[in-house]
Amino acid sequence: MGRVKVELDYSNIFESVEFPDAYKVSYLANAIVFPTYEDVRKDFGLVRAEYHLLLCLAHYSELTAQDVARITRRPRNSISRAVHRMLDLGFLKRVPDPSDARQAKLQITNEGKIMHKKVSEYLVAREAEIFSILSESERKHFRNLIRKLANFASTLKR
Amino acid sequence: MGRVKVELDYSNIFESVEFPDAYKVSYLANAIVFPTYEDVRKDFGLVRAEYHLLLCLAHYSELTAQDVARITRRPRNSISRAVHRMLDLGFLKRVPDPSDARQAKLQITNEGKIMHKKVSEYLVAREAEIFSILSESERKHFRNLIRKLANFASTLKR
DNA sequence: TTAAAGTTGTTCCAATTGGAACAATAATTA
DNA sequence: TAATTATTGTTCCAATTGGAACAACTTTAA
Repeated sequence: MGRVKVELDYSNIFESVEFPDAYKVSYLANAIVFPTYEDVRKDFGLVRAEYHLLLCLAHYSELTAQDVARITRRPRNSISRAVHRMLDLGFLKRVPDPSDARQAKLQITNEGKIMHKKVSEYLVAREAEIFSILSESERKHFRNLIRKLANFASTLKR
Repeated sequence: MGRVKVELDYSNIFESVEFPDAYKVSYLANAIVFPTYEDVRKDFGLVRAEYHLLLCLAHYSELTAQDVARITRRPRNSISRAVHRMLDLGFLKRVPDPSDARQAKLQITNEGKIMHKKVSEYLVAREAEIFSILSESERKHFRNLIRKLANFASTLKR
């Protein structure tokens, strides 16, 4: 009569935790968001702040480093480091702002756009995979609700 | 006629990004989840893995370090480090497992429970603040949808 | 029964990270 | 106008982080 290994149900805590909504958002971050950044690094050689730069500048034609820091809520020094690397890699270009000598305007290059396309295709596929668990209507609802939360979060002081 | 500083609308990207759902989940993680871990560290002196240990053992009476790694999806070495610190702090106790000498069962102490109560009260308040933007019915829907996503994520290979 | 493969917890190490302080410049106030 | 305050981008540094390798032990396969 051998010992029996009991397999724990690891998802109990989703329901019993004191802050179930925040916990699950956090869980998704740990289970999906971070591993995704990790994959982008492994597969495309870009760390988080670097890809954030690419993403932002693929969607806004001209931004300062500070703008990107605000959009993504990352620290300025991380962005600063990333800017230099992205300039070296030829994914960004930088032009001084004649109206404010402290800052410089950043733009994405064609090479940067190509890289952005590759990475974002990967991320689109990944998104599709994860959200495949929801029906179309559920997904629409979810998008609506998460939009409210994200917009609200964007108003919180940094 | 002075120059005018145009304030960028930083939330455009929420709609224009190629993976809007995943992006907003990721944004919430960066805007809320991480700063929260940071606050817990500053206010309670516990790093992420340490609080995860406390949380897990407040909800399961006995777990191995490996269990906690799986529940939280954190690397084992982070948990291992955290275990030692939590033992030193008196928040956990550890008893060898006679049926498997490789592992040890962890339990939360009374002191650990007190600490957990303090931290989780803080997190409950934080959750309430963030989700206050949703109506009761919206929040119920959101909880339902995020549960599906979290449960699905928990089935993904690690 | 022996050998091979897998698991647990740990240490080590290299890399990333973000806070703090700083110089340069701009905006605000006196 | 002069002095103070704020902002931008940067460098430096200390701390956290997770991957890789490892020893001890258990399970599976031969």
